[in-house]
Amino acid sequence: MKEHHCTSIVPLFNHLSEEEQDKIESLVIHRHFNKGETVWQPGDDPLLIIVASGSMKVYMIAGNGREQLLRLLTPGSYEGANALLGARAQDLFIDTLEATDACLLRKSDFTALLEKTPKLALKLLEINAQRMADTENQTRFLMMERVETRLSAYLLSLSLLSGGAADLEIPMKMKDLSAYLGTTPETLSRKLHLLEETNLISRKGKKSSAMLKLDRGGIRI
Amino acid sequence: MKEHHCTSIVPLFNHLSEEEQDKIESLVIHRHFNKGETVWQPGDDPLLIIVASGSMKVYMIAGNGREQLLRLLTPGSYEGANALLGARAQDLFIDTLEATDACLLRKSDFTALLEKTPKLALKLLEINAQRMADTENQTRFLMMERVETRLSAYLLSLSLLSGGAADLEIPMKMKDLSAYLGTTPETLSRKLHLLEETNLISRKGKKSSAMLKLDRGGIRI
DNA sequence: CGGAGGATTGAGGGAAGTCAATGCCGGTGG
DNA sequence: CCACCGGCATTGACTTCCCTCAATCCTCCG
Repeated sequence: MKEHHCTSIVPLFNHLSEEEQDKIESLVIHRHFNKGETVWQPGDDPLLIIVASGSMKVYMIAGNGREQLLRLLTPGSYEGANALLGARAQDLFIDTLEATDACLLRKSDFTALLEKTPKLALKLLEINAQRMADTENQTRFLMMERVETRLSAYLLSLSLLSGGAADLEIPMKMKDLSAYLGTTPETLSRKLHLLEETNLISRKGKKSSAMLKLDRGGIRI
Repeated sequence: MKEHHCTSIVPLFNHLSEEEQDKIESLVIHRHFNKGETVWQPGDDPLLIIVASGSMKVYMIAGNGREQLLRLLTPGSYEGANALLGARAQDLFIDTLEATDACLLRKSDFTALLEKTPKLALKLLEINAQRMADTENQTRFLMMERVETRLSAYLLSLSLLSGGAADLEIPMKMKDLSAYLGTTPETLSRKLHLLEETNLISRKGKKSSAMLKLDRGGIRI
């Protein structure tokens, strides 16, 4: 079995010296998760979770039972630093979306690391600052705009992430996308249909995660 | 003129030694703002803004022109750390709500401080983690629940902040509260009226910031 | 081939936003 | 000191978006 080395792929760690990385690697617990497993839920011990391969979704559950998808974790991203730093419980759930390898770091090990490695604290601050800004933008966005606008912006950002490609594949199920956009599968379906009718996109109706194409040079929001 | 000493009232700094605090104090720019002034807006230089007395509102402006109030800054809270740490622009605006004294810290001074004071980085991480968790909770809340629920929860949290008091005063104009709750003044007005009709609250129709009372042992959400 | 979960489509209703008019308070200037 | 003005709050009527419920279709997989 090929060992995955989390430290080298995580922006949080990969700027450290090889020696330091080795030390972290020795503290880390490697685990494999199957598709659809719950990696973390409220009540579990605080844990730094680093995705080595595969993907996870981080979501909350609201009073009415609907889930709000907060973000996807792809290889190199992590979750749980906040809880490790003493933030109040957040009622977060983390599930895998596919077979996933992850590295886990215990709270005690993590805090010890932080105290011994000032560089790490600075890096973490930097990453957190960006994440904070993104979250705030997401908040504004979800709050203020209509579903259609949110969807368009999402597609556009997806396209930008892949270097402005016109063809793109939605990296999750429609059900999850609707949760991410703060709406329902039904509404999402309708809105996609609408964008299609307006010739703004065309869909290669594939399996679950649809392949689609931004027509006419993309989407205006 | 009485000098305000920001460092001693800010959780971010007040755990440091007196010597360290004095040093920070020497770097800080003290400024007074009048009511309704804009303290910071997109395009301005990154700045750490610490509120010594008075209050400010931090908000964003959405595509449709409506503003989303993100949080209020009261004495001891600060804003701008993210931008100082290199986070992408956020299109934040910061206005004073009343006459306000603030301490400003330049980006260069701030980063120098951070590098020289590891304790500070850790503290900042801790505070940021909590703030991050709060923001995430706010996201979920704004997204998922109805205006009436958001309002009730807000009133309840306000009451809890003042030690469970039944009488409370809303610390901002209705217009701002509606932006904070992600709705419009009209809807807010209607919802307050509704809570009143149900005998859940009673209002001492004061001036702008209303005084109100939670009846029947409070609000159920 | 059949089942299950996801996606789609349709019908209907409800929550909240918009537009517009009026009322209220507080501040300003004569 | 009082009258006027301006911003904010309130109320009403209407509209719109999107959620809910329910049925059907599709796709993947055993």
